[in-house]
Amino acid sequence: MEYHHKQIEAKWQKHWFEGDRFQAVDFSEKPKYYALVEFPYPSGVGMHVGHIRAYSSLEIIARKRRMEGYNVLFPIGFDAFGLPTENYAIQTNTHPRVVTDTNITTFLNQLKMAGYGFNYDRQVDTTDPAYYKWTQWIFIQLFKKGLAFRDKTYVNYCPSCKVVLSNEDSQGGKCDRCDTPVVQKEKDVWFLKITDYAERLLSGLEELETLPRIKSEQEHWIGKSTGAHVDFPVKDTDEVLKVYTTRPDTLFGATFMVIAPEHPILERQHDKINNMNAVHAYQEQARMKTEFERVELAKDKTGVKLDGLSAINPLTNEDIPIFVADYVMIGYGTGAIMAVPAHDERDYEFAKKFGCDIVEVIQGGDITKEAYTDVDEGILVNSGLINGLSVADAKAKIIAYLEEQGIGEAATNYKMKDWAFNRQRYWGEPIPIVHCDHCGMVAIPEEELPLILPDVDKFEPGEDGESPLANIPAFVHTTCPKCGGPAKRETDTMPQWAGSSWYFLRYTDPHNDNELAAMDKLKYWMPVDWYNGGMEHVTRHVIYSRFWHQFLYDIGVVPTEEPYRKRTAQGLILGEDGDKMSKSKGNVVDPLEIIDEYGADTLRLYILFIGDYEQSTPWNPNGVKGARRFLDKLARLEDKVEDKPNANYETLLHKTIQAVGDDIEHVKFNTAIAKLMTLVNELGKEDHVARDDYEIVLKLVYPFAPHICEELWQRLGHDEDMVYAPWPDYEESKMQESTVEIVVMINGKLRDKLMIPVDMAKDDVIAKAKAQDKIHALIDGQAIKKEIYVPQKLVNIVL
RNA sequence: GCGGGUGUGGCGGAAUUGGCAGACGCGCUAGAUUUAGGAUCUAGUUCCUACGGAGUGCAGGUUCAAGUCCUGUCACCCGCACCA
Repeated sequence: MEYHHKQIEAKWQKHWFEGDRFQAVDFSEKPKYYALVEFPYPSGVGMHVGHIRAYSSLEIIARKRRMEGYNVLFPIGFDAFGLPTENYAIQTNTHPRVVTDTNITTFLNQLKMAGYGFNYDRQVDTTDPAYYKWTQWIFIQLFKKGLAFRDKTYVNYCPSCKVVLSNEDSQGGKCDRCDTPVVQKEKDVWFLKITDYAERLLSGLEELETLPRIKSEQEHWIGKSTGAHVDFPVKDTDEVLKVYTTRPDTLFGATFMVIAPEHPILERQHDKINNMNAVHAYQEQARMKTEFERVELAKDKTGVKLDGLSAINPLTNEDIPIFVADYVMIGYGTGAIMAVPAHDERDYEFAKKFGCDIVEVIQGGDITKEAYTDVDEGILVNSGLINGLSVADAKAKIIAYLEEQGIGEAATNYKMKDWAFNRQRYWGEPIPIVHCDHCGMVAIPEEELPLILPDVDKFEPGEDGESPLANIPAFVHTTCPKCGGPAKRETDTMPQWAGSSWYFLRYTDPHNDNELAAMDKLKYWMPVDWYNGGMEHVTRHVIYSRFWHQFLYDIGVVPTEEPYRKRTAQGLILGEDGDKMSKSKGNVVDPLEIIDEYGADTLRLYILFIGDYEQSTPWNPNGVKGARRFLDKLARLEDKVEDKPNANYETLLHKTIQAVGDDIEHVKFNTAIAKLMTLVNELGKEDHVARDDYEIVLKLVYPFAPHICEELWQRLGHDEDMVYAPWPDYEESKMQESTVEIVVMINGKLRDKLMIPVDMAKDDVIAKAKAQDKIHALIDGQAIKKEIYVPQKLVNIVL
C-alpha cells in the first residue's frame, strides 16, 4: 500500500469520532478500566508536544484494554478557570468565557487530529455552571464541617498578580505564575483544613502504585515529624512560651529561646520589653524581606535580644534569654523554639554570634568546633534524670517526665500548612458564602447553586487585592439566608486547583444535575485504575484531590477512600538544544506541523520511542523520520501477505507478542516499539508473510498508530473496526527454539560461539565446546581449574 | 544541608536473577537505483598503535564472570529547604 497519511487519518478520524466508536458503557458486564490523563488547560497556543507525550501513554493502554475485553473509560475535559485566560481577556478586552470557548473548540479539534480515542461525550469544563455548581457544593460541605474557615494569618502574596498564593503556588519563594518574589502579608483569608487529613494523606500513599520519587515528594511535602511540645514559663508573667522540638532529649542544653518576628507575645508583653524600638525595627526589616531573601541570607544570622523579658528552662530552672530572629518561622511549629546550640547547627551559629552559653548534653562530638547532631550515637550528660541514656531512650523518658509534670507532651508536627483557598480574581468559581452582620458567615442554600459568576466590564483586580466582583453592587448586596437581613456576598473566587480536585468523579456521570455523580456509577467506575500526568503536579494537584476525595468519602459521597490506584508521570520533551522548550528560546516544536508533514501516527510513535517515558529527553527532528520509515515498511509488508503459513519467524513473532505486551504495561513504550521494528524488519526479509501473522503485527502496532493499522486491517477484508479485535496471545510452546547459540569463554573472555540443541546435557556441551578448533588450540596443554556451564547461555573454562 | 534520580558510541537510548555491552532509531560510510538531488534498497558503523587489546563518570573490592553487587569518590539533574 502507498501510505498517504492525510487521506487515511482524515478517513478514520471521521469514522471513529462521528461514529462514536469508543463508548464507555455504564454498568457493562465487561470488567471496567478507568484510564485518566490530567485534563488540559485550554490555552490560546493550543496543543504542545508535551500533551502528546502525556496522553499517548494512556491512549495506548486504553486501546489495548478495549482489545483485551475491558469496558474502558478514557475521558477528557478542560481545566479552564485561571489566570492566563483572564490575563489574555484583560489584554484583548474579550470576555474570558469567549476566550475559553474558542480555545476549547480548537483544543478538541487538535486532540482528534492526533487520533485520541477519548470519550468525548463525557467532556467536562470546570467553568461550566453545571460543573462548578458541584465545586461550590463541595465547598459548602467543607464549610459545614468546619474544614473551610477564615483566619487572619501571614500569607504568601504576589505583589505583581495581586493575589494570595498557597504554599504550593509559591515554591522557591517565587510566584508560580510570574516568578515575582513572594512577600508575606497579613490577610484575612479562607483556608481549607487539609492538615486534618495529613496523617491519612500520608498513610494512603502506601496503597498507591507509583515511582519512589512521586511518593517521597508527597511524603516530604506533608513533612511529618515527631517530638514534643514543651512549655517554657516566661519570667515574671503568667505566660508560657510553647515550643515544638524533635529533640526533647536535649532539653537540658536549651540555653536560650528564639521567637519569630511575628510572634504575638511581643505585642502582649510589650510593656515589659525595654527595647521595643529595636524589636519593631527588626520586625519591619524582616517583613520587608521576601521569604526567598530570608533563605538566601541564611548564612548570616540576625536577631534582637529582648531586654526585660526572659524565660525559664523548666528542667534546669535557669533564667534564659529570649531573642527575636527571622530564622524562626511563624508558620511552622509554634513560632518559637528552644535553642540548643551544642546540638543544632543553626542554634550553634546564632549562639556564637550573640555570645550565648553552649552546654554539651550529648557526648560524642567536639562542641568547641561545631554542633554535634548525631542521634544514633552519643550518651546524655549534664542532663539530670536522663544522664547516661542513648538519644532514643532519653527522648522516651523525658517525654514521659514532661507529661507527668504537666509541662509538655508528645507531639506530631507537619510541614504542610492549611490550604489558602481564596483568590482576588475574576475567572474562578465564586465562593458561595454571604457575610451577615447578625449571623456571621452563612453558606447559601444548596438549591440556589450554582452561584453564577456575574458579568463584569473590568476583569482587573482592584488595588490592594480587591476582587473584581467587589465592584458589582448587584452581586455583592443580598439577603442573609438565615435571618433574611441585609448581607454581603463573599467576592473572592476559588483557586484553579478547586475544579481539578474532583473532575475525575464527574466523568462517571457528567450530566447529573442532582448530585456530583450518582453513587452507583461511582461504584462501577471508581477508583481510577491508572492516572498519568505531570511531575509538577505531584505535590499540589495530587495531594489536593486526594484530600477532597477523602473528605467526600467521609461524608458518604464517594465509595472509595483513595481516588487513584496507580500514578505515573511523563518526563519533559526538551528542545533540540536540550533546553526546556520555550517561545523565547525559539526551540518549540509544533505538533500540528509534524502531523501535517508525517501524520499523527508517526508523531505518536516517535514521541513514545524518543526515550524512557519518565525521563526528560531532547527532541530530534530526524528521529521523526525513523518513525515514519517504520510505518512505511509496515505498509509495504502488505505486498508479501499470502494465505499460506510461514514458520520461519514463529519464535520471534511469539516472543514479540509477549515482550510488547509486557513493555506497554511497564511504561516502556520505547522498547516495545524497538521490538516491533525488529519484527517488521525481519518479516521484510521473508519472501512471504502469512496473513494471520500480519494481522497479529497490525494488532500490536494498532494502539500506537491506529489510523494506518485500521486502514490495512480494512484492506485485509475486515468490516469491523480494530477497536475490539482481540489482543493477540502468545503461545509458550512457539517461543522455544530447538537449537540455541551459546558462548564459549576462557577465563571469562569470549573466544567462540556454537549452536547446540536446547536439551543437550551439561557434560556434552562442555565436551563439544572443548572440541572446537579455536578453543582446543587455546586450552591445549593447560591445566583446567574449573568448568562452568550456564544452561542455554555459556560455557566458561578457567585455566 | 535533606530527599529522589542520572552518568553507557558522534546523538536519543537498550541490556530479568551478575552471564555475548551498545538492541532499536538517528547520523555517518560504501554500493545499487536515479540526469541530478530527494526517497528507497543492500552492506558496514564503540574505540585503538587492529590475527590482538581496551571499554559503561573515577578509584578500589567481591566473583569463574560486574553497566548490574559492595566500599569510597566526582559530576550533573529534579524536588524541598534556617522545618526546630
